[in-house]
Amino acid sequence: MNKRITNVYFQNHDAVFIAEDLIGKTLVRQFETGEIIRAKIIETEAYVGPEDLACHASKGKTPRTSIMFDKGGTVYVYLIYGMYWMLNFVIAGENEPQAVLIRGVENCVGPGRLGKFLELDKSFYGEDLEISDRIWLEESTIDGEIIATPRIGIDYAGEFWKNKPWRFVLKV
DNA sequence: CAGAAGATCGGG
DNA sequence: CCGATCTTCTGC
Repeated sequence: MNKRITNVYFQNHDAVFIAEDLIGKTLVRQFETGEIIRAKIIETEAYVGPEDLACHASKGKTPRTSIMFDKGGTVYVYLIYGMYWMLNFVIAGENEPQAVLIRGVENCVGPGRLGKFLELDKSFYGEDLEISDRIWLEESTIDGEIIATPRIGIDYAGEFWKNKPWRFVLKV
């Protein structure tokens, strides 16, 4: 029970596979108070490397994106619109900068709201999902059909990348 | 160094 | 539809 997902899982697959596969798995957050929240993931998006113009890694390796160029299994967080911390997991191997954005869990839909719900901040940048005592993932399943749609809020990436069906949602 | 825009959200 | 709010990147 409560089997923790190890970094091999994140490193040995690509972001599109992981994004779909994470639907139904359990996101765990332990606060400093000791309180633990467990919620199943119901919405994700895949960002697939340097050539994907919607992926931050397409701008090259910068202080902000460097974690994506390391091996998968870590947390990539960044502040958007000056107020929302977006939760991503780094996928694939070294110099394969891919990531999965967690857009929603049961009882909390929307990436900005999720970051607030989980009380994320920049100290989570690079957090190791295999050993962290603050955030990790556990095996679980959920009933329902998974549907794929284009990703949200990436008009700047151009038609080709914008239309890729790399957003996965649990159909209720 | 100034300016613009962003993987969003909530209010009017 | 628009403002909040600030980091990051770009261009001069």
